[in-house]
Amino acid sequence: MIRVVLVDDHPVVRSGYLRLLDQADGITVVAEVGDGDGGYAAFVAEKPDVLVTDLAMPGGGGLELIRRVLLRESRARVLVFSMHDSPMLVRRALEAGARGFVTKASAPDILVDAVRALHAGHRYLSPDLNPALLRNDSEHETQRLATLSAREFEVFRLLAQGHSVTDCAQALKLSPKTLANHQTLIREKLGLATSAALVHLAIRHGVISTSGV
Amino acid sequence: MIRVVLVDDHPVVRSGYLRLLDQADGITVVAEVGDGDGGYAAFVAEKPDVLVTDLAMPGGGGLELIRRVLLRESRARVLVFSMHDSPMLVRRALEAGARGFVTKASAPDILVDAVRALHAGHRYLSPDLNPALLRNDSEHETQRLATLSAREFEVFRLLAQGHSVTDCAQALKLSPKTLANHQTLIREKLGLATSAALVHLAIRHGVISTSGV
DNA sequence: GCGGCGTCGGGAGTTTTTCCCTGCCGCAGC
DNA sequence: GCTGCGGCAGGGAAAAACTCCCGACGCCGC
Repeated sequence: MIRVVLVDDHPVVRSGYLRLLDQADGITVVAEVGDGDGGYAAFVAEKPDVLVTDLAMPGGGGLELIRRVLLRESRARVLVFSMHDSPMLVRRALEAGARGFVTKASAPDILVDAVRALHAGHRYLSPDLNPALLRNDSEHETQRLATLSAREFEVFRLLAQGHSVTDCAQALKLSPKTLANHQTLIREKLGLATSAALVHLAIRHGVISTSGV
Repeated sequence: MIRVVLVDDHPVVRSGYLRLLDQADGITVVAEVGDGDGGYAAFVAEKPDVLVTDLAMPGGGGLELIRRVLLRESRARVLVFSMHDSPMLVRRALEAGARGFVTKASAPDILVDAVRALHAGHRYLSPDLNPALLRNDSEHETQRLATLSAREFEVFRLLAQGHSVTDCAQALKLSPKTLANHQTLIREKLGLATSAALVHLAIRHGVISTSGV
């Protein structure tokens, strides 16, 4: 049984696709709430396999909900079920960590399919959305990685391995100042906020090995 | 005759200590290669008594080579001959299964001594390295992890996932100040210099999943 | 009640990072 | 040759982050 939590601020709409999901084979809705805060609480309480949420909502809004949920459980599967479908909205939802995006204009089965897909660990976009939006992530990262110069890449690797700025500077025989400057540029090029995120990216792309140095 | 395979991505450097080893009594170099993949192939083909390898290399990197070699032949004797000597690097190499670690800053005889020591079944560290590194610290890490309070552990997890200090603070509804203080304490308790190292430790201990975030 | 401990945060001082700007190559094109 | 461009190395000042020290509160066990 795939356990699902529904978040949508429109009770009528919500109860509509609640039934749709609940009647589908292997899916059970364990909670339904009407705002972001409630959605977070329900997520914490129920630990569902999939969280289905609208974006436009009181109590923080859908994007905020997605972020909070992922902060708590980074492997959470969040499916956005939204009326709107602007590419920008979709991208932002995916960037926030949603694994799927289905428009309310879709055929009913689509939602069911999407829930199953997410549960199986896949990503899912409504057929009416541009699949390129999904790709963006990892491929884009590769592109960005490619914009690093040789020197920058070397610094990147060392930093990702866990060495301190001063250590790297010594290793490369550079001023710590220079290394700090490189680091800033690298993070900017890769669009990373923290050096921890840098490590994750490095691992994802095999720049360092998992148990890595 | 102690049969040795050399792996180092710098041909000049490699040929330098190739001669050094080859001219030593009772030692013969049966293969020399420039990357991890080649090193593995050479190991398989030659079954040397001792494998001497650098760490920073194309084709998987030295640690990867060590693991692969040990996977194939768990009794293999691997001696790391590296430019760098950070305790963390040494520890990783030893954890990966290396039996010895010699820095390139060492006197020439040191390398020869090390090869002989490994062949005789001993372990060997450059005299300029802290011998304490030889004992296995992995368990020690677990102990230290246990000294984190519940709150600290939560912060640790979030930081390891790559979230910024301010993000974590918001997620936990704390002042950024408090979080920064926690972070400092955590790093102190775990003996970590950088947040990148924190990520590695978290991954090693399964606190976060590799593909996470 | 009292001391210890975990948690939360303020303040001051220090370190690190950022931002901007300079100088030094090497290289391509006119 | 000159010039422009881009990568690389670092200085200086300002901003941000961190460290260290401290006090406050609640909770528990003695």
